[in-house]
Amino acid sequence: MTGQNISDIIEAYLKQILAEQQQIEINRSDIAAQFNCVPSQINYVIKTRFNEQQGYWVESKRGGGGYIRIEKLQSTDLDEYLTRLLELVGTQITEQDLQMFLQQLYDNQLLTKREAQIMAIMGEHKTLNVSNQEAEETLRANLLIALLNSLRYKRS
Amino acid sequence: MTGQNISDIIEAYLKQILAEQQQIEINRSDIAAQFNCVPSQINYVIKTRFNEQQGYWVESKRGGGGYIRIEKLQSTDLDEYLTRLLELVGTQITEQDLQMFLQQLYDNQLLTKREAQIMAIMGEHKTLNVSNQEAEETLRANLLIALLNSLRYKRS
DNA sequence: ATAATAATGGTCAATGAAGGTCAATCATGA
DNA sequence: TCATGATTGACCTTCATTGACCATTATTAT
Repeated sequence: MTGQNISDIIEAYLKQILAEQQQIEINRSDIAAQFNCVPSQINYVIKTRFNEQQGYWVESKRGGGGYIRIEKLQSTDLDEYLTRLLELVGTQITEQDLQMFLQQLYDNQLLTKREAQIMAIMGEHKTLNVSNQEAEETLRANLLIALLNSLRYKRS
Repeated sequence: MTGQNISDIIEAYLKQILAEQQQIEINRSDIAAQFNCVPSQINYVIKTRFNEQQGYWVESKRGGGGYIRIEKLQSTDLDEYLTRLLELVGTQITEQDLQMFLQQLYDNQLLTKREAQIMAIMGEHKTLNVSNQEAEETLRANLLIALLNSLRYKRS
């Protein structure tokens, strides 16, 4: 894309490096200075162009010697399948629904038995322990969505 | 390695020794001199990177011939070990605390790398997505407690 | 023995060095 | 015009570094 705005240019710059490097560690203010913009614009670029949906994993540390690390994730061949499952989840699910999803994932060898068991326990009513049922089901959905997203990509 | 700050470097140095030795006894001012920092920075490193949540036990003695001894705890009896961790959790924990626990469980081969990663994602702020910070930390603690309990009873 | 002194390590609050958030504003294309 | 995305900056949170002052233990002088 023809980068007319700085965000596109920074995006292109980072992706060019990531095309060869798979992982990059930057100093926020250095990059900002290099592209003559405010530091928070780097956060904007990362949030809009390097999120998990787009196959990137970002970690950072504050304080002296701080950094922002962007890692390119490798998409699995089950990406499509998982995307389909993700669409099925919705914003709330019950404990039984979660069970079915986990069974699916286990059957398709995307989760080991133990992983599925752990996830089941995480989604149990007594584990979440929230008073409101709506909130509980939303939370359970969040957990499942996060799981599915994490399975879409492999960290190297 | 990412350590561009002295604390990370000292941490790496000590852990490298502990990888072979299980216990190390240092002289605070010597180490400080060796890494060109003030003595109290050693305390900082120990407090933030060698605490009990991370599987270390620290003892020290003042006065002439004083020392700081760092011991890497090994899990002898599993039940006892998990019980100890459970006591450390408390009712609320931060994301970094969770990281420490998971790292330790992985180090002690109670979780696979993937299991630890999944759990880390479950405990992320953006996964839980609750407005109230207290509630978030309580919830995170609930997840970890449920995990620890499941490890305790389900010995497969 | 006791008292001073030297040799350690411990604590804590101030400061510095990153990165994070959010809401206001600006720009652009449909 | 209006909706969406980009830009900016004030303010916040987290982590690291430093140093003044404190507490404990060992050694030495009386």
